[in-house]
Amino acid sequence: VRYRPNAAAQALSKGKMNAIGVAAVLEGGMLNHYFLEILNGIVEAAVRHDHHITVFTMHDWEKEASRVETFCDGRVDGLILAAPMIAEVTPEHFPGHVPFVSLHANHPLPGVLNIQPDEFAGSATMVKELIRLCHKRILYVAGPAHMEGARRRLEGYRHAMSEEGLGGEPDLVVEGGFSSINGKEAIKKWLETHRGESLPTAIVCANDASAIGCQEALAEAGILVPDDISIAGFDDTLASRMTVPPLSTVRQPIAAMAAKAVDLLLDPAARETVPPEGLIFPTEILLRGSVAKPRKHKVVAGQ
Amino acid sequence: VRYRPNAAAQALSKGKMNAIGVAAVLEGGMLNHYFLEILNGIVEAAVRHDHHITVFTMHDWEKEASRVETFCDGRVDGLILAAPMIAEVTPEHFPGHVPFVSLHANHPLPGVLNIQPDEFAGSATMVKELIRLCHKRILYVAGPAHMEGARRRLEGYRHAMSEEGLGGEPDLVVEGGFSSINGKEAIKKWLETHRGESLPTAIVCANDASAIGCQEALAEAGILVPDDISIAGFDDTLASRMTVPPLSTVRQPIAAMAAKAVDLLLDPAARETVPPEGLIFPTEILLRGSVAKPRKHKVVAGQ
DNA sequence: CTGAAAGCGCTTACAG
DNA sequence: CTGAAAGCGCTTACAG
Repeated sequence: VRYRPNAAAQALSKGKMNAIGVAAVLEGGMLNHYFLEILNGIVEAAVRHDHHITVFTMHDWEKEASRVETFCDGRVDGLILAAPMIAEVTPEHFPGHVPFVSLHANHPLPGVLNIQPDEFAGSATMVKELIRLCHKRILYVAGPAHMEGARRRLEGYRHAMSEEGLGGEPDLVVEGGFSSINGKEAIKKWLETHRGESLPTAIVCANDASAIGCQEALAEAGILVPDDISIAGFDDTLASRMTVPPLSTVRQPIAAMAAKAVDLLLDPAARETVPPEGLIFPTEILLRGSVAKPRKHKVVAGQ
Repeated sequence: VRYRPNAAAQALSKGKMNAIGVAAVLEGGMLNHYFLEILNGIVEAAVRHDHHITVFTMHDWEKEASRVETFCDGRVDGLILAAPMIAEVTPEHFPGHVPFVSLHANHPLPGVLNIQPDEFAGSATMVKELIRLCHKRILYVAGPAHMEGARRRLEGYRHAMSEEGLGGEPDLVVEGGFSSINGKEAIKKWLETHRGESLPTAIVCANDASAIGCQEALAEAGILVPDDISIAGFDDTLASRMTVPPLSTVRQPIAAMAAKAVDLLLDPAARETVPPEGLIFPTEILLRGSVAKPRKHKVVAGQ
């Protein structure tokens, strides 16, 4: 039988575990696709640094923030927070002896480096692309109002519209959410309250899941994508490539962001060179089958 | 500053880490949805046992099987293998000092307890449901021939068909694969080689991704689901609920399977009571919008 | 260059 | 019942 060095003993002796932790909040008790892609990127980067990954999950950030401290009991050399962090966090939750990096934090955390995509620009650019294709009436299905990221996406839409002189029209921004149910309900409600009026030529949603829900609602109402209406999401999740037609969306460079998070975590010197407000990564517009030039004016069917 | 017990020291002293490992092979370099759901189930169960989860990934089972040994260096108290295990594995890769459980292994591993869904029965039951709805000509798009699971699904179809006296007809089983491209190509090819002949009334695919590819090919050919043809997948991935119409599929009790894997890993006594061939969990048929009674006979369009 | 010793931070069996 | 010691399995600084 071969000799097999014991990891716990090595860790104790060397003072490092060669492992990094990833803490996520489960929304609705489930890990989501966005987290899956982040995890994938982190794992890839960690393997390059010869580090293992330990996954910590929380159900409710407000109630369990104190658990973060227990993750820092020496079993990881650093922690990536891949959680929206809806609640404000007090620094006491973050022990000083472990490096932290947050990925796409909702609120910037005191003393924690944050990495996020440029949601404002991504959203604004998508809207401008649609306008370039001659869309003028563009409905926006917003995300959860209490989330910073959703707010930035909405602001991107508003900015692009008003810059092109298309703002103004009421009822062109509706409340939605980040789930497909939210998107579906939002569209069904809009269609009900706007019977006999003309349909917008495009819909932009705060994320892919919401856009997929919209597509469902449109399909049920007999409205064809992209013939009657164009639709776009945000995130480029795997699901966006699996709808028919495939969903146009805004891609975040998740692998690059995750790799950077790992690099910063493992190299204290690199952390010094990052501005305190964190790193913002550019996004990329992906136009797919769900977007076309507006073809015909369509009126919302009556009862 | 508070006292914070060091996990490495505790582990060294007590001889256990309070952590379990999950090893997965990345297909195409990416964690997939199926793995996400498994991971989610494992995390839930592990939290109940107050254990953490460490994720190990491999790109190629054949080349990296030896790495399994390095996962067993004392950093985990047990290892769940969530990998298809395409290659035959020799027992030397599995150190005796760490408990193993495999989830849905392609080949049973010597001395490793395996947990899997009843793919044969799931597939057979779905086919019988279609037959009950008066479908008689049911096309089967098979998965990768070298995978045990795909073979069992195909056998389930064959068994159900022949039991209902519907076997016989040639060209009703086509080669496919587990990706949406595979499904799409399979259908396009079938349609091309069967011009002018009558369309089957239903298609059963080896998994959801393949079925989604089929739906795309059908949509491009102007064949309506479920009006012209019904279609069913297998796995109940998130994507299956996001197609239009939503895909009928066979659900595996992934959370229950993952929980059982964790329980067995952590309780040696429980392991003794399991038969050496492992545990087989029942599946559930989900009939959604993609399946209907056959309505009209449709002929494959010519050139 | 080699080998014995100290120390990492805990837990637990043992002596007082 | 309390407190000092041994031991978990490594690494590394130090003595020979």
